[in-house]
Amino acid sequence: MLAVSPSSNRLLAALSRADLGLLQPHLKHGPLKLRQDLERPNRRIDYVYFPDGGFASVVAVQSNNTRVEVGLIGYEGMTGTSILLGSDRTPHSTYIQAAGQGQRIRTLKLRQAMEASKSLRMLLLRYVQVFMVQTAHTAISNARGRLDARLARWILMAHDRVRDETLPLTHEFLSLMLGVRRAGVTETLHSLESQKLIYTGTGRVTLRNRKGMERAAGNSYGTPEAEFRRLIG
Amino acid sequence: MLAVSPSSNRLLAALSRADLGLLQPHLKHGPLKLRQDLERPNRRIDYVYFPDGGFASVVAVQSNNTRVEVGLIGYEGMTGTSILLGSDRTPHSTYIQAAGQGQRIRTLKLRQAMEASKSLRMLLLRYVQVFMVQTAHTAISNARGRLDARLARWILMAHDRVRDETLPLTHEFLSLMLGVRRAGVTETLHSLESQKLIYTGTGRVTLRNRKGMERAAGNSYGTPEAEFRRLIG
DNA sequence: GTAGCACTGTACGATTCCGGACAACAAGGC
DNA sequence: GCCTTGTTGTCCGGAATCGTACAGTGCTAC
Repeated sequence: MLAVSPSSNRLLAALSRADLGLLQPHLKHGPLKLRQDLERPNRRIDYVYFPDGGFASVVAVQSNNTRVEVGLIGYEGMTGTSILLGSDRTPHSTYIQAAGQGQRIRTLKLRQAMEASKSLRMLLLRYVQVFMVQTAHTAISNARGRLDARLARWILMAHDRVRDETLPLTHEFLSLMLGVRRAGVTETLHSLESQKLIYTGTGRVTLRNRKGMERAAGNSYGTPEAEFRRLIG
Repeated sequence: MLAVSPSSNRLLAALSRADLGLLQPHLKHGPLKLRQDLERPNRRIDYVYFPDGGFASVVAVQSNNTRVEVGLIGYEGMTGTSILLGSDRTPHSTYIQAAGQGQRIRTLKLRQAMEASKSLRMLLLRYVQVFMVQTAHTAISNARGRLDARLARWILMAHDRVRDETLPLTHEFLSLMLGVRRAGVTETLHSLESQKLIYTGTGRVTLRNRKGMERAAGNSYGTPEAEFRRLIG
């Protein structure tokens, strides 16, 4: 058994030594591969993941198979919020969008640890609050934001989690995430590039001017991030 | 002290006798007036409400004051999900959209009851899961749905909660909820009316053909409702 | 080094929705 | 019954985005 050690996942890092000790024996570190499914719609969730690099997308699925991303989870968070809320499944889909690594734990073990420690439970539930705010702001952004602002917001959120200027993304994937045309993404990326906010290349987007990007995102970026700082640290 | 009695709020009704007994002494029944603020952005939440008629809207607010509804709460649910998640406030705004009545409880008392009973806690958290799915589907609907589908979805959700064919709503309010032009709402309502799905009149919309309305909503309606049935009953 | 394939650039008309304006109408207060 | 005020009906040009199509480009596997 390894010694209790902090993780680069910010939720795990925010845990008290005792709470981390509850989880530690059941955490297993491993790779998170591109496109790996972490949760499938309406199927039992077996593992909960705490990424420490890369990120996963939570995608809402309509019955006609229309898909749109509703949330993004990286080293600041965890998958499996429905587990925390007492459901063993969710109608959403969650999969890795940018490869990385992370800890995982069996849902049963997580549930046991949450019962054993109120402080652990409260921390994780505060993250659920953060995630709800993120989803809500995705909703407002989808309703009112122009494509350039939505795209800027998405790139900023991805950048926060990948912690690298270069994001490995195709226009096709961006269009799926935002629920818009692929061609629209291409055009809008050109627009952002001509404003010197990003560089683009095949299968990648490189952030060049973060401040400018935040300006381009308008008011669509920031509230969930502030909520994270307030509630987690 | 009144005897423990069931409520027409479905969450309260789903509680065990013992759990209801924990809340009952602190619940106070009263009117929920049109436009009454139940939660203000980033202000301490003092009371949590269990409506048994009418409904409240949860509205996400951007820093530039752009607003869009992200959720709708009636007799099937409760306000104050952030309280359940260990936060005493939220960046969102919650207020009554259709007047009614409901129970309210001080947040402190609710917290104490949740600590005292795991089953109570779990039931309320399952409702949070339902609400998250609702918000996620608002996001997908905002991203991909045409206005007629979004409007149909909204009217169906309001109808579910008001349990009356006639909804007291102005076009102006609908436009605020959906984040679109008021004139766009007028035109789209006419379209739904010409399809004999609704009647309209000043300050009201009457549902005429519910099945047809569900068809008009396309795939945007139903998933959160199914999640409610699965998790609450 | 080249074939294949995924990705990107660009074009087109069509459609949806916007922003703004203004007139007509309905309902409640006096 | 009239007036006021909020609500609805309608219009305009214009912007954003769609759906679709196809050609060009650049990686990768052989």
